[in-house]
Amino acid sequence: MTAASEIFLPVRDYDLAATLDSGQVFRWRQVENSWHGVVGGNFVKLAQIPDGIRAETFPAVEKWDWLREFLQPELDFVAVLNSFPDDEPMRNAVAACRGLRLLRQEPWECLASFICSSTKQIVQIRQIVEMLCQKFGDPIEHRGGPAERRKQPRDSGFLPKAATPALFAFPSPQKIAAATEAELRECKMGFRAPSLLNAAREVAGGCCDLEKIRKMDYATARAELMKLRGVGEKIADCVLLFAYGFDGAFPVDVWVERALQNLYFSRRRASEKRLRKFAATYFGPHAGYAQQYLFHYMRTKHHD
DNA sequence: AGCCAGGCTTGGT
DNA sequence: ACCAAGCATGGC
Repeated sequence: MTAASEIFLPVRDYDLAATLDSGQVFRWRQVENSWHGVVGGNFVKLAQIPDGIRAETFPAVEKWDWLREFLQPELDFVAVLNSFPDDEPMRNAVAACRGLRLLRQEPWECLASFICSSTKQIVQIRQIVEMLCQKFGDPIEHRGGPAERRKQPRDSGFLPKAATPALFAFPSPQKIAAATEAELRECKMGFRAPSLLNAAREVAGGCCDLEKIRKMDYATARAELMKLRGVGEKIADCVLLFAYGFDGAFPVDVWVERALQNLYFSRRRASEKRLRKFAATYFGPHAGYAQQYLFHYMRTKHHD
């Protein structure tokens, strides 16, 4: 039962590194030529190979539907690219990183992570989420041996970072609901702690049904998520896009706002409201995908 | 409407 | 080395 299992997913135009490091997910780490992470309670290693992705799990699994759901390799990616507006900024953004994809995450992990994300930079979100998993997550069987819970959330300096892959599942709503605000604050999430605690209680108690949201239309689903403390328009849109696959969701953070301002309204300053209205119609049915390209382009290549 | 909420990173000295 | 400013979102 402790052996590994392996699968090859044939897919083109899939840049694993860009995708796993683009601020959608916060637990993936690059180890040499592969990426280590946890999906659906499974420890998994992913590697980019010429015509696809190679995946390994420890211990072995028999079914891979959970991984296909997460990676979405069967998406008609070219159709998505073709749906983008044919203008210079979009062409540049796509050329800068063709193969950047949207993942399909588990709703609770995505919601909880993005509640912790407000006014944080990606490095800090990673730290918070990792501490949360170490403190509250169930250990994941890993290379045949049981995981050991480290005493300190931060690296002590003894263990080289490369030797400490993700060993804990993302904690369930029930587990977080049973925590105290003070315990959550130990994960350095500051004022987001009461919001996370509230969300965990709403979900664990059934008042917020994350599965029901799948069947709602975009506007209803968005309003439902925004009932939660600490979830405004931006975080709701992130969850709708990254966990539920609402491709029309277009999260506007300061990076995207700057991208829209600089790339599409460079001649005169546009109000935030005007930028949102523009974005809501201009980018088409896969606006969320377009947003991810603009976001990545602004953060990596485009400087002025 | 404008300020506040942590903590880490960046920039200036 | 130090301290200030910046980051970036939602609630009141």
